[in-house]
Amino acid sequence: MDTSPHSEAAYRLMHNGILAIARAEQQGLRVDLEYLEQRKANLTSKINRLERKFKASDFYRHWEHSRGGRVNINSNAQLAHFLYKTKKLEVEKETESGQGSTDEETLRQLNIPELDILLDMRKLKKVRDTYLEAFSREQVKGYIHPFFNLHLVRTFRSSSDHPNFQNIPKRDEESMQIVRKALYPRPGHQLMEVDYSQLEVRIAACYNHDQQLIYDITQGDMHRDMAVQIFMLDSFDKSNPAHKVLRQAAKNGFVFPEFYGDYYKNCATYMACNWGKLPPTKWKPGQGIEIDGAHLSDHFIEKGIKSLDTFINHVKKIESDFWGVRFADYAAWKDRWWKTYQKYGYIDMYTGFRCHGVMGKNDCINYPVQGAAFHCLLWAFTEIDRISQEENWRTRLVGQIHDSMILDVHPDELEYVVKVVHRVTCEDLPAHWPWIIVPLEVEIELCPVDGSWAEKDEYKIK
DNA sequence: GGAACTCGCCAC
DNA sequence: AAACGTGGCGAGTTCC
Repeated sequence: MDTSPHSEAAYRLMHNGILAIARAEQQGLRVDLEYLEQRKANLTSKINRLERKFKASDFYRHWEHSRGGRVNINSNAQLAHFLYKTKKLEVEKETESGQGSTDEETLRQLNIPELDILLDMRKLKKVRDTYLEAFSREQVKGYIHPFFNLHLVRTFRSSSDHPNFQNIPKRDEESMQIVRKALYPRPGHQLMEVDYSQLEVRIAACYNHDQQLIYDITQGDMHRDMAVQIFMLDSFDKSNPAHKVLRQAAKNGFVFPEFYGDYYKNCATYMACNWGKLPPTKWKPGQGIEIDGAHLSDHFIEKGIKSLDTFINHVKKIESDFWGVRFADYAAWKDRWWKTYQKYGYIDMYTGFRCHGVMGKNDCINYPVQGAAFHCLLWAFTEIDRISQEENWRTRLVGQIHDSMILDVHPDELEYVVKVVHRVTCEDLPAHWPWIIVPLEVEIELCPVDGSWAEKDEYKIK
């Protein structure tokens, strides 16, 4: 696969975009050096404590004995050998190359308490070595200057490195807090993140013009609808925590994977086992997460779904309804797009980029959506950079994460900056590209003045 | 002693 | 028939 700017406008977007990004790279983000050193030391002592505890266990002694004393507890290859060859445990999951897996999910399922210690160590080491250590290594005079590459990604998204600013922990509360507490604005400033809501889904709708999808974006809630269908709910109560979990499961376990090209079997298994906490076999009463005073297995059994296999079958029917009825126009677009590629050997993005080379069907569907979505962000980023330069803002752009941008804001300029950012992202951009036929929205999060990036909070646009 | 590989895990 | 898209990076390991 090879993608290239195929029009003058596409070239200009890259040219102007790289200049705006270079300016953000030069600005950088402040890191708290004292915090970094303290936190790394603190994590090291926690890791050492866990290591001592692990090494005092019978499990470790057995492992050590089996290797004549030469154990590296960081080596998953050695661990896999010990678990699956020495102890002869059953391999539930294999890696790409056919080795027994030692990923978190697999180790948890083995129900060996010592492995939980190992997993706790893994998590702390990830935070210390991948994030905090990288910030220390890359900082110059207390500022990191992450790079944002426009020329490395197949889909013409961006990537980031030295350090990578686009994979900083967010979902895991503890990791998120530890890492983001290292990042600060300039003295007297505050960090702000402007995030396009559902950008890729909206751009997909611009390609396929599916009326149901457009309805869902503007007025509906497809994740709720799919949760009701998949989990056979009689009603949906958005204040019910269990219903919220099921909506999340439908969103991240079915809707998004289906949009990316996954299929019912993976989706069903992932939803039942990961979100529902059900075993991958026949289900008995009292299993799985709690829902409406009972357990998920009770609920499913009552509805006639008594095992993972029957659930997979159920999700199979939902998938054919999803693509055959609900999003039939979307599905027809996918077929047309694939046929076009097969006939001509390339496909064009709406932003003037051409994808050619060897592509599969999923690639033909995903690349133009992912690429054009990022181009929206890049256009807005470039425009905001231009305005900030012309008007001599003290506020500056400092980074970007595919569908969001990060600014280091001077509090006196906050309201004005929000106004300009909102206008550029939600009004100027759709005016610039007439193929954008759905409304665009942004969410804004703001940190306190002199507060760290861990203290982000929703900011209501006035 | 470095390049290239695997595995696991972080983000969108 | 096939079956999840895009990255970066650390640690271990293997190859040259």
